[in-house]
Amino acid sequence: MLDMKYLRSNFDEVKAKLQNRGEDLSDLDKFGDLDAKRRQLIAETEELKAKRNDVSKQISVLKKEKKDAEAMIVEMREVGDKVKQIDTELKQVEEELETLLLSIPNIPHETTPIGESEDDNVEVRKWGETPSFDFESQAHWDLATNLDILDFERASKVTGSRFVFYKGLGARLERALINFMMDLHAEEHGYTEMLPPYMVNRTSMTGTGQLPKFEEDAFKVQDWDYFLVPTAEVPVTNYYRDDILSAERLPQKFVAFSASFRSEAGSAGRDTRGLIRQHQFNKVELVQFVKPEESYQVLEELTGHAEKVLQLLQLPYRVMSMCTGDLGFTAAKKYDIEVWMPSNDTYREISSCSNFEDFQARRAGIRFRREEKGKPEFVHTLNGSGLALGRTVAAIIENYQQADGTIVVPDVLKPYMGGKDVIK
RNA sequence: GGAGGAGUACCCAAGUCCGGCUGAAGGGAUCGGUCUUGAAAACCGACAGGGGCUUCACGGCUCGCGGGGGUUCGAAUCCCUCCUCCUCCGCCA
Repeated sequence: MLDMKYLRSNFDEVKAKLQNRGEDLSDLDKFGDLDAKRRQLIAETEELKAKRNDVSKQISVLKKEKKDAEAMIVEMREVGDKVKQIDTELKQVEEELETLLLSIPNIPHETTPIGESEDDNVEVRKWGETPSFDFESQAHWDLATNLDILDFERASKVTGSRFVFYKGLGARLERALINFMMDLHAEEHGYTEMLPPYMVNRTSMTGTGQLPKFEEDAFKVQDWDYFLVPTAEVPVTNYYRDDILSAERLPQKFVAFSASFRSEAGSAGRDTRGLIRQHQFNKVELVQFVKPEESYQVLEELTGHAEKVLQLLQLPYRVMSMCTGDLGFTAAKKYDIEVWMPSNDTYREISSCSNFEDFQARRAGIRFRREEKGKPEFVHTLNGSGLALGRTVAAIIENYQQADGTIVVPDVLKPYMGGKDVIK
């Protein structure tokens, strides 16, 4: 959510910046009228309330002295009716304004490249050497099915498409990765571990920006106003919803493991095979709450923390800076980390690291105080996958495959795999 | 699922039956001071915060006693509703 006062006094500038996102902004022009109407109604109702408060006090005195106050009571009755009428109108205007503000995306940062689509994303850096196989390489779903470590077919029977069973050393590999990543971020990068709820309420989903605009992307729980989390970002960021943190507690850094559930509405037919696009996948997520002046430095660090995972796993990747047209609703700046995926002969997104500035903090009411008596300010929130587990498993299977269809276990994972060095 | 109880400011806690100088007593904590070589103790003083509107500013006004509604000239106090927590019973990983 944008700052209303900022929007009011910098309307044209904001609109110009939002236009780079290529979204429909026709509603934005309603802001001026709604904002003016709101302030006018507030002035009217508060003036009447001040009068009512004042006269009610006089009535109290008269009553105590056993004097007649009937005329005043009658007059205040009318004032009360008027107040009620204006408040109703005000509430309606405020709801409209709220709806409007919740539907406006974040303002892109000045360093976010301007562009229309993913083709305009900018490569920031590249790491590692892409493997060249002296045999016919296979896709991870074929390798894994042959090794009987992933079972897509039975998952379709048991649940439906875009679900999977991990089995045997496949399950072990996923679990090894979870522990490896959690340990790395908790012990080396200074994050506090967290295991969040897998369902959240509507307020939380609105706080981080999944709602109200993108309800169709989420799984809704029948008969409850709860949603399956699309990412641990939602519960973990909302952990501090409506809180005021003291400055010395910042930054707050959390690494959370959770499953992530996505309806993938609108992706029908894309990545139908393998682990790339599932309705449910595991993810280790990094979340930070920081002072505004630090957030861009922290974005670089946090991205580095995610990259470190790939470096230790010896998986080739590149880092892309998302352009304004591919930024997502909530981010001001976003890096995608893309891992080399041999079956696609290209890099595929495995992590997304974003600085939301105060966009989520304002929606969710997450603030901090620089000094004990200081005015609360909004924190900046950031998060990034560190990493998405399913895609990491896919990348390991494909990049570490051997001619005989077995998979070499990356060195750093061996201790987590009970010393096994090959999946066969 | 059944039966009770409770949510008041950073914490504890009065007030709620009988609506009006309670925009919230009293403790504790915290901060400042006196005393002391220093500290503790004691004593003195400060201590609702937050949102909103308005103002160049000082300030003014408004909302606010778990959330939301209602009754009333006026509600922490009465009514409705939701949420959360606690106790007992049942069920259960």
